[in-house]
Amino acid sequence: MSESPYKSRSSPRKAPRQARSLATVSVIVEAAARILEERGHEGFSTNAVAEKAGVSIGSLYQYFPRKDALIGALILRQTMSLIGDAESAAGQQTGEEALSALIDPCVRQQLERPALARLLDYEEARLPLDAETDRVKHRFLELTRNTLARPDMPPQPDTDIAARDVVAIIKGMIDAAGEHGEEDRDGLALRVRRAVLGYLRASSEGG
Amino acid sequence: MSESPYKSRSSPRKAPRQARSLATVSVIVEAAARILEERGHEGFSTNAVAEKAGVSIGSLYQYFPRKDALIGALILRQTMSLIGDAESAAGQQTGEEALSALIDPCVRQQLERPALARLLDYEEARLPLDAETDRVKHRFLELTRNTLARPDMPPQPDTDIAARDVVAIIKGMIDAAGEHGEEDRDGLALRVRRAVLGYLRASSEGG
Amino acid sequence: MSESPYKSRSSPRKAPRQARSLATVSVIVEAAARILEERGHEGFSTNAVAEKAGVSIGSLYQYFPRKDALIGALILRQTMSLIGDAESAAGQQTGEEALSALIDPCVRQQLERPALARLLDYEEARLPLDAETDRVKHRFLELTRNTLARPDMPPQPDTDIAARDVVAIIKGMIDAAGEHGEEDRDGLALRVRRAVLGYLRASSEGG
Amino acid sequence: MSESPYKSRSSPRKAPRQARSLATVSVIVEAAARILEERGHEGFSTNAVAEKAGVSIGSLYQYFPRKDALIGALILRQTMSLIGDAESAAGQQTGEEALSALIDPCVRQQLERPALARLLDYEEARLPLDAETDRVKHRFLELTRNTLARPDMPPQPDTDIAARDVVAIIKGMIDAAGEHGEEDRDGLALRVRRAVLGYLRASSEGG
DNA sequence: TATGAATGAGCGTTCATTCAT
DNA sequence: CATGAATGAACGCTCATTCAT
Repeated sequence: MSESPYKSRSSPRKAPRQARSLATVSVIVEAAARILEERGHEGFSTNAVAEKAGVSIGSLYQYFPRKDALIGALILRQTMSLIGDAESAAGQQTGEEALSALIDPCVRQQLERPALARLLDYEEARLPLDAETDRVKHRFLELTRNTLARPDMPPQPDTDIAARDVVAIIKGMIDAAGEHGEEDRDGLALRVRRAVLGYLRASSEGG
Repeated sequence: MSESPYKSRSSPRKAPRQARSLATVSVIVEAAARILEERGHEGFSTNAVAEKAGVSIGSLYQYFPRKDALIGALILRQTMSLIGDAESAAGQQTGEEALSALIDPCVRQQLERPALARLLDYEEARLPLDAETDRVKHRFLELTRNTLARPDMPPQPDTDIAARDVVAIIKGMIDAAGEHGEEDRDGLALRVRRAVLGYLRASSEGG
Repeated sequence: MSESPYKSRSSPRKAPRQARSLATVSVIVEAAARILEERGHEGFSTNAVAEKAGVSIGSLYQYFPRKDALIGALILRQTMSLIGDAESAAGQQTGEEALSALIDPCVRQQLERPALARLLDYEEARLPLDAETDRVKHRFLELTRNTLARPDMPPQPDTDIAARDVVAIIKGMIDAAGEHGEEDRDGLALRVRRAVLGYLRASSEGG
Repeated sequence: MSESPYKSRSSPRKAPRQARSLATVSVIVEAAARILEERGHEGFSTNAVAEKAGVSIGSLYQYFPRKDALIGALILRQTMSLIGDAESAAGQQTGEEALSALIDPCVRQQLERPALARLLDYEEARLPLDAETDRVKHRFLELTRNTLARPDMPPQPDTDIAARDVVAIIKGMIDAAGEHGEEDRDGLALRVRRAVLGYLRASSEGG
């Protein structure tokens, strides 16, 4: 019955074919980010985003078939940016350096746009994610697992659980820092490393 | 004709004076909790709450002058319930036992109604809180600080920061557990204890 | 999962409990009729109806949960008015008088508000009808069948088909009359009677 | 700078001069027919038609300056096809054969694409028609009048009224048949003939 | 006090139409 | 001629809130 195969609910409606379109998409996504930061979930309306982006509401809907698709694109953008940096973890010499390579991008992204990070966190839990976004998020977990499995890291009874806990600790700490308006990236990164390593050691000893 | 002094934006419009009123308020708050759990933020409307509570929308507005006041009351209820349990930390023999007395109620509340806990977390960040709620939340931080300051706990360079970090770690881990549908309270509580103690030790050593 | 049993798609959302409500419903339905007449299908918007009725758009939606429900109510109103008059067919002495008792109300209703009648005709075909409306419409067919089955009427090979054809002839002729702006009710009624009787005789002879 | 004379509102913007254009117009009109059949009035959008026709929306607007022009062209196409067949009525030997030559094409067209026929019927009443379409429609009435005026047909007191009534009867009966999903063309044609002849006889006798 | 009818700003979304490329 | 990105008026509809009863 359907005329065209369905795409995932949060993916753009059409692949932009012209340079102009690409620019428009980009402008809209950034406008969405700003509206979310400035007005929160309640003030996040498609009309507000279109206005801030300087495009008509019709244009917005040419690229994002539903309001949620906007958020989906934003999540994808942020997650990919995170992963782009975190990939360097794999190439680090020591386990601790690899851990830093995971933590530092999280800290950076959180402290750069704390309100945005927090709101997207909430949306990620609410929305059915893109296949693409899902893949990228799993990649982060995989990088974490690989890091924990290094020979110079405290051996874990269950790497999967440990990886999830580590991600949860990182997320919890940087979220709280963002809420408190913390700005000292190095200090925060240091404390997160301590928490993660402390957890790994304690978990390794079974204490 | 005289104006009564304004209360904080999220507090109930009137203090219920009669038993019947108290019961009504209670019913409404629980209805709000259920709507939030069952339909999420999007489905949370004052009309839906009133219907679920079995009162008219007019009555709801007698006790909660704004939609946000409903959420405020819900947050207060949950936070007070948490604190009620956590107060026992002060009376524990050892630091570790005190830590458990803080962590266990958090785990319990999260795993009992994970969806509710997560949504209220988001609201807490968004809403200007009650003076009362603020007080109760600070009390939890104080209990944490006191616990960290016990002589049998690893001494911290900055107790305030450590307390905030500990709370962040707890929150991050139980939130993630709630999202993953974890149900093993004891296992979760154990891992949270390890993370917190690991952090405290690492932080103490300055490592 | 669902909180309340679904009603038919075109039925009012709530049964009006107060006198005021009843009046409001009535006013809205008549406003819908007028908008349909004056602006046709294209100009028939819920906002236009609300404005013409002198109520807010919110009130309209309290009684009619969907745009289509408005049309459904209108169809029901017109059909019931028709049936109310046509019921007298059953009590007529002769078959021809009974036929007149069926045809005359159709002619009257069509020439009174020809544009409305035509548009509702179209809507009836498009919309899934109320159970109630369906019942009323079948009643008209039944009255027709009973009339054709009278002993002083030309006997038909298939009463069901004959009844449907008779209704189709009536509808076709009064629609055309409405479109042509015809105003002579008696002349039209006479011609419709001729057509119906002519058909019945020809069909009876098998000619 | 000189203004070209306006054409009727529903006529194509330009007369296609080349074979390719003609083919494009044809493809678009048929696409319009299919969209109308498959999705009804509500789903009938210019973008949908363009997509189904495999042309860009811009091209569609080159040939049809307004949405209504599309419908106008469709009506003209169907009406001309009808007339093409009905012209043979003039050459029939007997009046009854001539009547069949009028009725049969109507039955055929209705039962071939009943949904389309019904929707176009509605549009014909709504739209200001082409001069061309008007001419073709009057030709059908003229053919009918000529047939009724044949010496072997029952003489009518008013040929114009009789012709209009006959057309109305035909339309009413085939519309109803289309709605009921009737598929027996011969049976339907027979019943329509009976109705028309029955009417003519009754009208002739003044009964 | 309790009720629920009434309000209306504002939301998400569509689609006829234009025009730069 | 053809394309399709862009426009924006206008639609259907929701829901927080008020107030006459």
